[in-house]
Amino acid sequence: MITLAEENYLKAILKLSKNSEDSVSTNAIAEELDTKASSVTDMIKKITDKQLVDYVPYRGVSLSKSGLKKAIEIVRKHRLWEVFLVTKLQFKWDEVHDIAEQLEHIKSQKLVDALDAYLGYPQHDPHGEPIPNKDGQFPKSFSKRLSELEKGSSGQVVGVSQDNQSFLQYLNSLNITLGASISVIQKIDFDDSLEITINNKSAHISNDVARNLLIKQK
Amino acid sequence: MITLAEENYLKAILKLSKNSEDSVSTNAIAEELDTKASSVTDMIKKITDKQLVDYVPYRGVSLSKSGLKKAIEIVRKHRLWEVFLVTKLQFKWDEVHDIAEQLEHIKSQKLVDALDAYLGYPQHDPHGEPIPNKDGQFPKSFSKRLSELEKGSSGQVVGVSQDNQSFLQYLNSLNITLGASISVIQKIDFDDSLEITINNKSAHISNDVARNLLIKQK
DNA sequence: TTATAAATTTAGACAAATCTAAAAATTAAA
DNA sequence: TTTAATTTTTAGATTTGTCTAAATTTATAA
Ligand SMILES: [Mn+2]
Ligand SMILES: [Mn+2]
Ligand SMILES: [Mn+2]
Ligand SMILES: [Mn+2]
Repeated sequence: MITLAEENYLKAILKLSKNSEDSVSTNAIAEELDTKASSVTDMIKKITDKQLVDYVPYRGVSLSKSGLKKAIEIVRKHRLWEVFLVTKLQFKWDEVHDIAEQLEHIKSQKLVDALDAYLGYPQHDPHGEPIPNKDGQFPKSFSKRLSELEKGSSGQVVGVSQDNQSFLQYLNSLNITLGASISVIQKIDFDDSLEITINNKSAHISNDVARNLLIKQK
Repeated sequence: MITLAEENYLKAILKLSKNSEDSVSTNAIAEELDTKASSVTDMIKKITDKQLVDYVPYRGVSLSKSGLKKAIEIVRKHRLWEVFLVTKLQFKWDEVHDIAEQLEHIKSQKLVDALDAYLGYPQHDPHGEPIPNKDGQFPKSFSKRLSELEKGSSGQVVGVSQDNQSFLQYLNSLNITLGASISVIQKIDFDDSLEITINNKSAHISNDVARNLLIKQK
């Protein structure tokens, strides 16, 4: 049996590893889960024993095949529940993440499948984040990070790569929603911040924000 | 903060106390939760410290006002989720209890309220069990236990007072569903079992089963 | 009313998950 | 290539929830 805490570690490791190959540092996991490095080391040993990760002391961890599968399942559940909350229960996109953090740990394969069907097999959650299918495959995406666009180019917001409440509420205050049109007016070298227009209204955003906005160009 | 284990103890105590006054024995709780009496004593001390129950050593526990409120909230969540699973996700009535045991611990008042509204403020769960409203009030019921009916009397099944899978699957095998018509043909004194008809087909059931079937007489 | 049985609590231990402080290993700097 | 800084691991504790075995209290029976 895999515990709730173990599931959260697997999810954190998946989030932190771009390529499922490369290994993740103890400190990075500690920061992601808001815990101490020593706690991370303890837990890594446990999930190593369960063969959920590969671990080389002082060198970091990476997900094993079964660990990756498990982590993707949790992400799938998290995002399906977010869709449920928004499309069926009328929650706002900035209200669903914390509840999904709880719901993602409910154990029932039949429930996940039934929920998926009930929602119409959605490919993206309310934040434009991709939902892996039953086999763990993510839908292909053709988006770029806003921070990577050239000056003068433009497109539509199709997703965010972070869905915590404070970030989403900041986006709300800028009227940045899924589907909004954004153009890059100016790139400031000094701090990599951007002058942009959102549906033709101008604004200035930090690189930190731009990095987490996914844009699809026409 | 109230933990998941504490919630389960409160729920068990509520279930075991007919009148919210009378106190529940350590052994009864241990049996209900499939744990040891010594574990129960340990936990009782913890929830006593949190003023969720009143406890007299060797004499048993009863729910305090706040403990009762909390216990009813959990029952409310459990039964609302059961309704969701059956009416929206097409689960059978014998498949929902175990999943609801998990879902009842999800913490979000807004979620419970939204779910309640989404389901149309149901008063009974898929097993005919009453769902307390937001204020903790249970809907009035006019049913009797089948075991209390006289020979010759009859009525319709409006609920069960137990919803574990094995019991419900046994009812399925007898074609006892909500709405089924039942008549008492004979009461056997020896073991209090009953000869009955279910939609005019005869069957023999134990007192243990009859006690958990709720009947509404015409 | 005393002895026996049953129920309950206490004592001591353990696994899970976490922490702080200290030691060890790795990386970066001089 | 040493030394210093950073990262990571280990040692030792703590909290929660559970267990077994033993002691205590209450209930029952002779
Ligand atoms: Mn989320
Ligand atoms: Mn999301
Ligand atoms: Mn149930
Ligand atoms: Mn039920």
